Amino acid sequence: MSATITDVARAAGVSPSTVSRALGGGPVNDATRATIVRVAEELGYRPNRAARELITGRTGTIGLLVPDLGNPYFSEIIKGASSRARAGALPIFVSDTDEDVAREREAIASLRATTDGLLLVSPRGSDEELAALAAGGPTVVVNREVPGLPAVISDAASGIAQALQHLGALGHTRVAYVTGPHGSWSDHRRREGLASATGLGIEIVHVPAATPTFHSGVLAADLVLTTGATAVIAFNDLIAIGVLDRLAARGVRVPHDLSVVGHDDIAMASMCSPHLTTIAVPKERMGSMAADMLLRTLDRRGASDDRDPSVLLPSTLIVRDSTGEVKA
Amino acid sequence: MSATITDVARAAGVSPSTVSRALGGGPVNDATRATIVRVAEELGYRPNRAARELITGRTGTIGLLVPDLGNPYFSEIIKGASSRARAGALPIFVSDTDEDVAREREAIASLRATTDGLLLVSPRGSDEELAALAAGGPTVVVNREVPGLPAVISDAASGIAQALQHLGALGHTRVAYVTGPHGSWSDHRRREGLASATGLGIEIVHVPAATPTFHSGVLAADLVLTTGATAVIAFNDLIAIGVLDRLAARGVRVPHDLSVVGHDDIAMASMCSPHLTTIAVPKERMGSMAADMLLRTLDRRGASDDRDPSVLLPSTLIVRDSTGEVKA
DNA sequence: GTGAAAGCGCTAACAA
DNA sequence: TTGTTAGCGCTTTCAC
Repeated sequence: MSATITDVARAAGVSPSTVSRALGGGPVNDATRATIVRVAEELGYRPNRAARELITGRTGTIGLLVPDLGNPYFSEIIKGASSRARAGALPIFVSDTDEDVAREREAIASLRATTDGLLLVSPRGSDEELAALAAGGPTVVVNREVPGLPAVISDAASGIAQALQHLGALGHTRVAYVTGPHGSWSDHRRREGLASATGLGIEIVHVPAATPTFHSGVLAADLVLTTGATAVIAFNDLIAIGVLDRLAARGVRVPHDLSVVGHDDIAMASMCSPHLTTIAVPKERMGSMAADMLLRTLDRRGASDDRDPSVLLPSTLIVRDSTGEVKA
Repeated sequence: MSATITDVARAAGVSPSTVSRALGGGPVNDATRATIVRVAEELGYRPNRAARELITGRTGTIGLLVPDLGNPYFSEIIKGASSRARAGALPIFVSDTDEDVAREREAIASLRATTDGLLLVSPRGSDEELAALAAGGPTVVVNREVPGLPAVISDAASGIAQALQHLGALGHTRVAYVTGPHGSWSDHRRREGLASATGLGIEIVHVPAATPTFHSGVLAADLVLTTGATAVIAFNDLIAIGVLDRLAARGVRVPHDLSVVGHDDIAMASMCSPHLTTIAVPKERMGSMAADMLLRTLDRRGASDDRDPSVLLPSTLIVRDSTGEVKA
């Protein structure tokens, strides 16, 4: 067994409470503190988390829930959140929901028990349900807005507007939008962006995709070809890459015959062929910012109840090789 | 505050210890147990983890350390491990090391404190260092063997042999191997596999890659073209996809002019163009098997000390569109 | 089969 | 500034 606070106290010739104060930054004589710190070091003292948690009621960890750990989009958010959490010396619990609402509920409940606060990425549940689940403790939502909860989102409307302007400048007048999953908050926002970008003389046709995956993109590609659109904007890069794949198989040249725009700028977007023009969102920054908001909430727990406002991060169109001038 | 064991005891008219026994599977009168279970349910009783950990010394969680959360190869291992851990009702802590040895040490130490056992994926440290770190508690290593530790690895030699046979059958006699990072255990194994696959009349030339990434693959592609090889086997799919990208840029047709084989079969391998022939390893199964071994170790903690033997999982060549007959 | 009592390691009043 | 006391919620002897 490793050294306990009592061991340190005995070795330093003081009481356990003095050790606790010395190490915890309480009011202690400087000389005493120096001795205690040294002795603790020598003994290799590590405070027992469980004991501390039992009394303080705080676990000293935060939780992060994403729909799918395998999705590179979420990986980057995770990286951002982890590095921020690490900076705050808080271990972070990462879990995924398999894109499933029931698992989401379950995972939130389980994470609550082991953490002081939660980062919820792209949650699937309804606003009401989430509000209820969030009541269990400090919560920050990423990639979605839920009334009453602090959130970090990207500026979908601006990203979409940039893409449409880009396509407009290239002469496109009929653009297909391959949608996200039914009920997706992000998809809703992007549709709004599409609808509000008028005055460019671009007509939008919608093509459904059931899941935000490569396979849905493959499926969608054939549908897109029936619409007469000369360009496609996909809900995300994975779908766009699926579209690319199917187009290549059918002999449709990109961008010569059809332009393709993705969304998110995952790493794969610059590895596929042709390299994908896409609306980049600052994924890592979203993660770190969300973690930051959560940590700040925890710090002032109970102090003031001024909520963090939601944060809107900019989207940027990255032009690569999958978009080009419309051909006669 | 949620209900405590004392609340349940009072409500059920028994002592706390009886509640503890009833819920923990101890010897209790059936009727008593039934009442207690019902009351606990009604009160929404959730045992306090910290209190339990304080007395039992077990955290009820396991840890998983990977080099890079953003690497899809590791994502799948994580998925396998998580689902196994979930089945055992153990939360799992996932963390990454940024491919950095110092961070690895640090992360292991930090995870040790909060978990009952660790899953180490592709650790970078030396055998001695790992053995020392592993001494801190139950440990299972994935993707590498460390003397004295249970491990889960894939059958590199067999995978390489299959690839070489495949290429041989297509008429290739000079094959370039794009290596993994210096000091990588997996890379070492694959080189051994390459060296031992004699009798096929295939000559191997080595082309170095500093990191297992797309960019290293791009870099390596030009080198490969100087070797006179008609086929490439890459350390992993990411490198192979980098090679593909650079070859396309240089107008080298795959597989017409050059065949390319990857390793791992990450999702991206069937999304790139052309679809990548690759040596598939059962990533998810490796993760779940490793978690399984760890959980079993925890269960019999102290009981018998018969160690789990290491497990070797099969590799399988998946032939797609990036390999073809050698052209005159 | 059940209860009483002790204590895991720590922190937080409260005294001194 | 420091020590004493009490107790967080639970499991686990040890009696009964």
